[in-house]
Amino acid sequence: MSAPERPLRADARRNRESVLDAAGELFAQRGDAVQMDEIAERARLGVGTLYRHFADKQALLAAIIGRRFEAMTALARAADETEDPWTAFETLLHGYLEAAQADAAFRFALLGPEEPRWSDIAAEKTDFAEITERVVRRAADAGRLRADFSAQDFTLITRGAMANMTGTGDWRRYVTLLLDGIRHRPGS
Amino acid sequence: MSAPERPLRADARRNRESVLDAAGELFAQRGDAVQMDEIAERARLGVGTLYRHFADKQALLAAIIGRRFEAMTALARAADETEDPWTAFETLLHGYLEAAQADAAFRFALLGPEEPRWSDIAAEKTDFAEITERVVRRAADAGRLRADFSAQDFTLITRGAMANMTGTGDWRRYVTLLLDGIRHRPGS
DNA sequence: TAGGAACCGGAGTTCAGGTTCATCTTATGG
DNA sequence: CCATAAGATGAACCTGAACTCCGGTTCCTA
Repeated sequence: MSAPERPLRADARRNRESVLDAAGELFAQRGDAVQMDEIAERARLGVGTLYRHFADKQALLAAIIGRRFEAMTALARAADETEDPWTAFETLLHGYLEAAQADAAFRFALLGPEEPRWSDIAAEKTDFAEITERVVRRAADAGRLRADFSAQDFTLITRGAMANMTGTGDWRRYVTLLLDGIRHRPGS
Repeated sequence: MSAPERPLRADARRNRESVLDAAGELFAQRGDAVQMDEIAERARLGVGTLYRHFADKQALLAAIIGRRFEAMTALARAADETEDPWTAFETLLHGYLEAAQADAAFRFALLGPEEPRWSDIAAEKTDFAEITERVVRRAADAGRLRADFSAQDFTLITRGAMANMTGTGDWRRYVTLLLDGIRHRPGS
């Protein structure tokens, strides 16, 4: 399958890192609206160098989003290690949203019309889905989440929150509403 | 201020309508990704004619979104005429979302990063905000919505639902979760 | 029903931004 | 320390899509 794969030359490895760092920061701030030239400039490299390491803009973006999904997976794994099921769920939910808040590229990717491409890529490379599934199930089984709550519902509410991160909306308030429900119940 | 404003020539008026219809339909399907040439073709007109009636693509899009906001306002007004406060609220919420579901341009506009430009335009030209405010307040005062529910919360949940209309998410399920809350309450 | 203002059409222009490639530079193994 | 393959560079190129422009057409009024 794969060729002998001689390791990258030292400068190449360094430059690759620079590109990833620069792109990560810029994409996080402004999504895919950033231009390749900007990334090159911030990385103090020529555009050509970006293209030596990544086939095109999409590939670079994919690398960045992949990174984020890895971080999310670590987060989920950590949450899953919490013993209390509800705390585990809340930790995951808040950690996920906090991270999403800091990363516009991630949000746009998951909210944009090209989904579900990204989730599929994430599923191939990480266990995020499985771990989330487990965390959700634990909370539901423990009777702390409505019994029919599923991992898909996690995606649903997560998308909703992210949609309220651009502009003036207060997404924390939104999460509160979701957790409690907006309809008044005389009992309880 | 305004010039004598001779009325449009018959063909011009007709063509303007064609443009609006074509653009409305295409924008609704695919958001602002549609090209001016496509709109012209569907309207059976030259591109030049589009530009005679609308300064640029943004202006055309604004006209379309304005139309939608007018429809939304009519909807809100109708809901406000329902006597039961909860029914009024539900009618507005579902009507709004059903309409949003059918109009990608509207969704993208409200979810995109250029918000709150659109809401401001809407506020200038329609009473949507005021009427919604009233409907929400009525439901809250009647004790059918959590007491601290505000018109901003309407925007919040509405955005969340629209974010789940692209792709595979089931936004009706999402609304259910919001209305009921996802946390299990032993009491009630 | 003629004159002319208003309007239309769509090939061509412009421009922004992604991508290439001929040439120069540098790391590395011997 | 050299030879050389790997890597870097950025001006030039290409593409696609918004927009312009002017010769031809149509409506309207007197």
